[in-house]
Parts: sequence; C-alpha cells; structure tokens
Amino acid sequence: MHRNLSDTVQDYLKAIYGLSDENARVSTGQIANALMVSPASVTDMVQRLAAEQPPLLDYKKHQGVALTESGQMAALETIRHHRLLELFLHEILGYSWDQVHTEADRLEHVISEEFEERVAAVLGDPQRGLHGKPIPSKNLEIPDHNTAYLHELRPDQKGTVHSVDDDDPGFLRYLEQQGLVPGARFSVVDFSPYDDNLHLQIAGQEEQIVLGANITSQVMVEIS
Amino acid sequence: MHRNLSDTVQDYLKAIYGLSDENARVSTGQIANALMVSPASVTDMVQRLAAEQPPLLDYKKHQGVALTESGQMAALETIRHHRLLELFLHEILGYSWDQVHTEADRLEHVISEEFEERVAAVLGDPQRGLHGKPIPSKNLEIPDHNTAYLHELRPDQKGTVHSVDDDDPGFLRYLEQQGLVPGARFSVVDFSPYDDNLHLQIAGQEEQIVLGANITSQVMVEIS
DNA sequence: ACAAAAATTTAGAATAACCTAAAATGGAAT
DNA sequence: ATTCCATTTTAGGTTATTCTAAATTTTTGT
Repeated sequence: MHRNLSDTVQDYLKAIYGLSDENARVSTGQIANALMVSPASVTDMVQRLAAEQPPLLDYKKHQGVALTESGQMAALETIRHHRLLELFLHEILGYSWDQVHTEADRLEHVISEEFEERVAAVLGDPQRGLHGKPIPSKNLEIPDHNTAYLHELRPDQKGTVHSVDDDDPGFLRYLEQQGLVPGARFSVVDFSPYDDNLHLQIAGQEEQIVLGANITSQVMVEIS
Repeated sequence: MHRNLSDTVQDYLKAIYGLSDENARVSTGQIANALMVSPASVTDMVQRLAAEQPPLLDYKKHQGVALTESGQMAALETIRHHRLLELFLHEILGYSWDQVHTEADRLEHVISEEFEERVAAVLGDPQRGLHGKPIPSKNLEIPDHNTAYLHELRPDQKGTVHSVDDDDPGFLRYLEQQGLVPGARFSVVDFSPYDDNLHLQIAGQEEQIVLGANITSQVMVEIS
C-alpha cells in the first residue's frame, strides 16, 4: 500500500492533486511552474512515476498526467499531514495563519503515523483546516463540500467564506485585514464588468470592500 | 554562519560529537559503525566536510577527525532541536520516553528557528531533556554538569541518576521498570568483581536491583 | 493547410550520497 | 626489523534529482 515516497515525489503528487481541478489532466508545464523546476525535470519525473508498480500517474506524451488511485491516496496522505500540521502550529504553538504553510510544507514529509494520530487527537479530529479546506480523514476520504469560487457570484447573492489558498503569506494577511476569513458571512452588493471587481458587504463590518478577480478567484464560498 | 547543511551532514556531525568523549579524535570506523554506512562512505564524507569553507571537521589521513568550532556549533544546534523535540513530544503529544527518539531524529532536521523558539517557550526554556541530558541553550552553550558513569561507583557511595542514553527503546523501558530514571536517588550496596555487577538500593523502592556493566556504563550519575 | 510559436521531450551532464572491491597504510607481534 | 592484520583510503560505479541545450510535437493564426 504505502511505499516510501521521497519528499520530492510527495511534492509532485501534491502539486498535481492541487492542479487537477475538475478531473482535468495536468500539463507538465503547469507542474514545472508550480514546483519551480524546469519542464525537462518534470517530464523526467512523471515518466518515472508512471512507470512505478503500481503506477502513481497516468501519463501520455504531450497529453499531461492524471493521478491514479494510488497516486491520489498518496497525495491525500500528504495533504492530511499538511492541514493537520497547520492547525496544530496555530493552536498549540501560536503561529499566525500566514506563517503555518511554510513550516507545514517541510514537516508534512517526516512525521510518522503516530504523530499524525496524536496531533489529530489533540485537535479533536478536525474536519477542516486553518484556512477552511477539508482535511482528508484517516482513511483518506474527503468530506463533501459544495462550494463555488467567489468570482462566480453576482449582486444579491449571499454566502459564507469556505476556504482560501494557504500558500502566500502576504495574501493571507491582506484577506484577514479585509475580514475575509473562513466562516465570514457576506452579500454581494455590486459587480463591475470589465475589471470583474466584486463589492462585498461582510456581516458585522461597517465598510464595504472591493475585490479584484485575482482575489475572488482564490476564495471558495458556500452560497446560501 | 549557519549554512544549509543536509540532513546527512547533520547526522554525521551529531554522531561525531557524540563519539568524541573527552576531546579525543574519532576514527572513520567508529563513525561508519554509528551511522551504519560503509567506512568508504565515511572517508568520502569527512573529506568533503573538512574541505568546506570554513571547515566543519579537522581531518588528517588515518588519524580520524575532530569537530572544528563551526562543526561543533552545527552539532549543538541539531542536538538542541533533538532534545527540545523529545521533551515536546512527551509533554504535549503524550509520547512515552522510549518512543520519542525516533520521531525526534527525523524532525530535528526540518524544524525552523521559529519552531525551535516556540517549542522552547511552551516548555518553559528547559535546561535538561527527557532523558536527563543537558539541552544546549539558544546560543549553544551547554550548562555545566559534573557527572560520572554509574559503573565507576563502589559500595557506600550515593548519588542521583543524571541521564541515560535515549536511543534504545527496549533499554529505556527496562530502566524505567527498574526505577532508574533521571532524578532517582540511590546508594550502592554491593559490587561484584569479575562480572562488575552493581547492587543498588533506589530511594523509595523495596527491592534492591542488580545491574551489569552493559547497563551501568550507559547511565550518568551525580555523586552526592 | 501550413508556417511560426509554444510546449514538450530527449540527450547529455552535474551533484550528493551511497556502495563494493582493490590498494595502501600503520601498529602489533614476533 | 619485518611481516601480517586491521583499518583506512582510493577507484570506479549506482541512484535520485536536477539542469541546459537541442530536437520534436502540438497548437495557433492566417
């Protein structure tokens, strides 16, 4: 079942998982971009991962890759580690929500099952991470969550912030400052075409805020 | 000051530090043994570490190695991580004292300064590890401790257990069962020549215990 | 449909860490 | 003093991961 995958392999699988929105195949270029390595390195690696027994990836030349069942399980295991660790760093060690990602990115590869279980227990077996994303369960199932990107909403729709991407500290500090944190309730007040800005009224806040597409396309919401 | 040393390099430095009892030089064979790698690999590595700028080791062919100032600082940094982590795993996550070593051995290489400082703070800046060994301070100084090996003691001497080696879970469980844990007060009741057994009376325990040299040479005590 | 541009793959090479087998060295024992 | 043995070093090779540069394939724009 779980072979010993190197840190690097785990990073590839995690990146591919994150990139494959809606069961689409992921191109080597996208992966190279996400991992900041050359496209040639990616081609090399994905060929090796597709040749593993059992294969971790499904790969066909010039057509990108998709995770196999095994590959997805491995990715989810790493993601579970990552999200548990982020919560742990915040709750137990007092890290701020923009600091946790970098530390978790290194720790996720080295903690044991024992550590994972003890942390999960200390945190009360959480279903959601610090930034709202679902935490895969011990047997690697992801709780259902029907969400949309904030940028899909239009005036008069209301919703709750579900989750945000965790990897850019500056972006996270900005969101927090704007009050756009998981759980925040809001309604869409206005939409500006051409620049795709959304004007939001966040529950409990005086001022409306205006957000560009770069931001609204990185925030997941539950429509209500 | 602190370059990025690989996990492997950190392990070499830590091993050399542990082996260089009393400022003696350490042979490549001893290192190979401790790290479970071939002697040839060690020669290779120590030559590279001695060639670093500044050098981490002082090495002369066929005469073993000694840590330089830089090398020692790097070793102490890793040891500080290790001992803080062991305590942390026990105190916060409930690991038993024989379980902590293996986990700490992996984590010690990846935690940040931030993590180190937060853990130290949560633990109240401890001076001693779970197994009694001193924890190097933030600026890598080791508190004085004048200790002897238990096997040097003879009948009628009294002492307190100072510290024990942390790397063999079975050994640790045995010591705990015998009541031979850091802080335990005892007096030496008898000494058997030829087999070097020591008979101890541990404060607060009914029965005396008898320990062979394999054990008494791995336990550090303060004589009182 | 076809040339130009973009993306991807192949080829060849580097680095860190390890190995085995062979050669060299140094200390111990006659 | 010389041989022998244990230890150490050198030589040559492997694997994982990365790179650059060149070759190939796909996509796009007319």
